[in-house]
Amino acid sequence: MTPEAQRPPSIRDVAGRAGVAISSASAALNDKPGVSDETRARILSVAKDLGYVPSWRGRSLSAKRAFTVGLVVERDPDVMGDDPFFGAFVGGIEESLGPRGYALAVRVSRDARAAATGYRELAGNRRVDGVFLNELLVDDPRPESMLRWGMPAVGINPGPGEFVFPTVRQDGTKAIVEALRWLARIGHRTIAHVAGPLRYVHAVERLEAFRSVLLDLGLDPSLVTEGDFTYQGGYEAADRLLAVSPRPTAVFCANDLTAVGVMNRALDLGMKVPADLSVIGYDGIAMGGYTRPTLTTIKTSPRALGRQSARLLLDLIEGSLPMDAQASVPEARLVVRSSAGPASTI
Amino acid sequence: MTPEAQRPPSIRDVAGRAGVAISSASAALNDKPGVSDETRARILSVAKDLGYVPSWRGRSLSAKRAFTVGLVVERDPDVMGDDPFFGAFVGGIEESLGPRGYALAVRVSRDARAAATGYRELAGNRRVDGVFLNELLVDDPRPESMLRWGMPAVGINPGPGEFVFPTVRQDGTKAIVEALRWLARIGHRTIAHVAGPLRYVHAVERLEAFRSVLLDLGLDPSLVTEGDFTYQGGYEAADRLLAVSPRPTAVFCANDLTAVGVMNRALDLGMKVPADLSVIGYDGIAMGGYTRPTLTTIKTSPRALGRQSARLLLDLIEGSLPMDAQASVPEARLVVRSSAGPASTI
DNA sequence: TTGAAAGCGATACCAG
DNA sequence: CTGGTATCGCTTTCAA
Repeated sequence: MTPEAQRPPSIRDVAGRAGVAISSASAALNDKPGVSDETRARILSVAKDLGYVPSWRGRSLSAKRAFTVGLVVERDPDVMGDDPFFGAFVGGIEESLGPRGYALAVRVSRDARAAATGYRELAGNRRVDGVFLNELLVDDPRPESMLRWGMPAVGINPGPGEFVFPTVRQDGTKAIVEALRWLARIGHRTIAHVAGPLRYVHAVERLEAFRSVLLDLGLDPSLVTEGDFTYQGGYEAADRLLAVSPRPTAVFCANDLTAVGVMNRALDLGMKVPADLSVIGYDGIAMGGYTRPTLTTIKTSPRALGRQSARLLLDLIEGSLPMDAQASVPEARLVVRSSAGPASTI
Repeated sequence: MTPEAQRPPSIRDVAGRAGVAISSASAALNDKPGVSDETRARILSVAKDLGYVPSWRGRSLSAKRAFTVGLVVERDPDVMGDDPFFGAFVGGIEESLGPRGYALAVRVSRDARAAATGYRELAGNRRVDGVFLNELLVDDPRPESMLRWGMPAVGINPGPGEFVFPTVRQDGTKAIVEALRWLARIGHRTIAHVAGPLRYVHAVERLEAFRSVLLDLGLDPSLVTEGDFTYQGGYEAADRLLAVSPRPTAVFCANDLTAVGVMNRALDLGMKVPADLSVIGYDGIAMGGYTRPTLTTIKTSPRALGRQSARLLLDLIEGSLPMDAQASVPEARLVVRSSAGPASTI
């Protein structure tokens, strides 16, 4: 890859060819005052002739900024493909990043230890100017450590209460309330929940919402089993739930993948969905519209979440945002499809 | 974000505290010869005390290397989430990148024009040291322009024939042959194909494979309609195919999403799958195992493809790989599930 | 073995 | 308005 590797023109080349000082070239190129119109025009034209593109490395060193933000995803590379959140979230981030000249550095780590290393590298290196804190854990050490490193960050759905960095939230509680109340209204009395791993704040939030609504409705809120946000986890959770008596007639799942797993297990056991078992998911992934029956779910907006959080992060980096800023995207909505409905035996 | 923003220790701080020259510190830190063991030990210990992490910006400028590679994804941010290839591919890339100290910069562009801009920025800027060329088009301009820019690249499944950069391929032809021959063997005589947009080489390759096998089998290879690799595209393609006479009894689709669309349309029309229509997809996405009936498909390995192509790209960047290098990952395999089988009326 | 100094490419300050 | 120069943090000669 070296044959005709002539290095790209630098600002010196431009200045030289235009017969001006480097500083003038810099000012002209950056639309800064202090250069006569005529000189500016000449510099610009030379730059164009040469095909000059400012080196991001030089700029970066000088500006003490990487013009890059980091996203660390803690997930086994093997299941990365099954995660629709990732792509949509990245898509949203890019919408904000691109126009402002920033790039996104992605790091995939298979476990918490590797993820910590990932953050440390990105932050210690100053390879990025800020990071996204996503899928937060209860007592997550990352926010504190980013603060200690002096690394700007934004928290995505950090749960209720204070957070040391700006946050972006999408409330899903109201939609959960609506979904569960609806289930009760159409006759369900035994409603179960397949939670996500309770080390995640979003898993806890959904569980809390479930409990509080059921209590409110005078129903038993204790029919809960912990899944792992995967299809397989849902499939297996279904077996546990369907073994209890009285058997639940409806299940609210912490995410869609789990819900599809539950639904398929029920179907595989010869049950009818929703007649024998109603299933409701959470996320609103496209797949929910492709399964049969189609999945009733609570639809979130990963893309908007990405877009907003990137906006906040850049504002924070550039100093125009207080640390306690809070943003939110429109609440998650209940999307009624066909996996939930009245129980056959009321 | 500025209160106690003391800048992180630089190599000068380390050298100063250790009472040595910067160059000695550099040598010690990089495991280079020219420093006595004793001095080295002292430097290392000071570096540790100070929590020194080499600045990636300085290193980058000096080394004339960004230690970053770029992936440009041409896709509407809205459907990024539906694309399981992206996540898995990125996961694979990271497996090779991380250990070698490189990062991945991702750029999402909604159309070809934006994607071209994306490449130009990454390349012109020298923000990245190399790029992945994925989802190649027939007569794709990107390889040539990367060559012109002197930007290392690798082509992922660039189709048959020469390619100006190293390539990584996963052959799927044999599996397609096997799948179609199997359909014929179990009695299908009218087999259709829902192609991908034919501007993509991989769409053309799959179509060519389809045609050649059907010709070989003495069947009519002309029952082809063009989809767009989406679920909706498949759903609509099904309507077109089911209107022709004689009606096909089996459909091979260019990807899984399309196949699920075709299958669902058939089910929605009250047909039985596979009794009335057999459906075979391509990709092997997890969802194929979640639909009912489960999807028979040809399973590819996006993660392995990512891992291999990143390996090649880094080798190319670091100069240890010829431009005509070719790598491949194990061929795609036919995965028989339940969406395809003997036709009910033979 | 060690240290001094020259880049890398850009920005920013300060004289002229 | 313009040009020179220091600076960012590191690597890499090149002398001592």
